[in-house]
Amino acid sequence: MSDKRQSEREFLASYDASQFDRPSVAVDVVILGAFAGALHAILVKRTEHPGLNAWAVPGGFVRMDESLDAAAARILSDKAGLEGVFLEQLYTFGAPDRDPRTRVIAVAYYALVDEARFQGIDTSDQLVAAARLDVPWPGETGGPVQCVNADGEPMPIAFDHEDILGLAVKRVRGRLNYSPVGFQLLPDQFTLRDLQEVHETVSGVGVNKDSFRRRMLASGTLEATGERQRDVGHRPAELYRFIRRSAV
Amino acid sequence: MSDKRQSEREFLASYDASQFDRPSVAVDVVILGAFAGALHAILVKRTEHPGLNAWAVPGGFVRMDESLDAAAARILSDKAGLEGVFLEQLYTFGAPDRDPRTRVIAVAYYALVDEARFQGIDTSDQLVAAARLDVPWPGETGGPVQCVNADGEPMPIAFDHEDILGLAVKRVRGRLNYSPVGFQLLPDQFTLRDLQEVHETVSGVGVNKDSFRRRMLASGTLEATGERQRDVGHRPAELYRFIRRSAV
DNA sequence: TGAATAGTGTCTATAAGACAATATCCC
DNA sequence: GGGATATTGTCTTATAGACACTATTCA
Repeated sequence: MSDKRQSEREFLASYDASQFDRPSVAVDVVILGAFAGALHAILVKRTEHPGLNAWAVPGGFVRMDESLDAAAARILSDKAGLEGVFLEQLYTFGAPDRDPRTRVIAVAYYALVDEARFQGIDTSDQLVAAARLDVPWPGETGGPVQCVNADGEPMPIAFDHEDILGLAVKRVRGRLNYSPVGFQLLPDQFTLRDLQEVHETVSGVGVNKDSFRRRMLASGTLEATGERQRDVGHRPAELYRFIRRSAV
Repeated sequence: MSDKRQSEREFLASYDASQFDRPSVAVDVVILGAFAGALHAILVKRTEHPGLNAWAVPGGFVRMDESLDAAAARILSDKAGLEGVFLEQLYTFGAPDRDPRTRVIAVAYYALVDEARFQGIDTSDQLVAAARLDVPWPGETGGPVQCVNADGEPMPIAFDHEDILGLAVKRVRGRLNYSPVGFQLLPDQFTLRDLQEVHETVSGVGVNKDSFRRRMLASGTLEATGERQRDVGHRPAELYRFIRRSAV
């Protein structure tokens, strides 16, 4: 044991950082959009073993000098070209055999983006694709989710990424109840119906229209812009904007 | 790039697991109890630099062949002698400079135990102590919490562990609203008043007694045992028990 | 004018807060 | 009996769901 009276400086200089085996640490980012009646996620095709040709959540190894949040933001930018979107840590997956190569601990994040940004992600090289999520459980039960491509065909998922996607869905559903998460999935201006559709898409169940309107308007997080929809073939709805809660 | 046509077996055999620098991964476990009108946590005294003589959340490095959950259970058993208690992952802390020795990513867990088990933890060697948590923010605002010892004196906290403790408090407060978390902090049998006191201790605010009783009895998670308190100096209250929800 | 959806008003059912009255134990 | 808390019942208020009705736009 070291001499307790030595200074902290001396101790740090003599510390042997390599004395333990260390796992690899990866950061995976679930990029979620809510539109067309379903949740969607961005997946990347694996071009290497293990799981060659299966689809995975975008990720990468954390660098020694960057925080986990910074690693997630870097992956979001590099793999999807997204900046400044909602990004939050989800869960850390650490089963010893989740990656057959070596011990990899994955810190999962999830990002929420509006439809325009989601659809704007470059998928032209066939190695990045949007997947529609098929959630086989109600409410916040939890569990893996299935992914289908634009043609409705199931997509094979690599590693434990079905579980990561499932947990992201569970988390977003949970946040709906007490947090203005819907705004992250919408553009700056939106109608109350847009907001309701996002809530229904995320939760998977329909809500009462009148009650939803009242609740949202009473929440104090919405602000009418004074503008209205255009060219909609029916009475145009008022456009609203999210107010950042200044007082917490 | 590797030849995509090689088999997965061949690829795994040739994979070089040591090609990247890897951070150390630790698991820290916040052990929480709710009694005497405050939340309490178990802390251990640091006997090494950095943070010599400061107090830290019990933790240890994850082994290469154990899951994160297993590492947390091992730490809970080794440091506090606790088995079979509620244990859940909290958050992963990964700031590059959170430990001055080397890059250490900490996967934080929190455990909830009833008062008898909490008080039963061996603190006789002066290296383990119970801390009363002083939460300086309302509701689920979040932020660091202060720790005071049995004599009411502030305890210096090592690393970013004030933040870990603060996040554990925030998480437990959040779970109160939609999850039977109070039961984890109580023994098998308890009165409605016991349950109310735990809720008030965790949340930091008083609740309406009548409404609380009705809500709990209507929740379907409580079962009357038919037994009553003994030797209490007033009308004894009925004892209840938690029913595990069989149907989800 | 008609189709379609936006937005308002009202009634009812449910849950929460407040408060009073009664019950039951130990001393 | 007195002190203390448990338990029940009722009234009031706030919110959610249901439904009817009016408003506004484009084709």
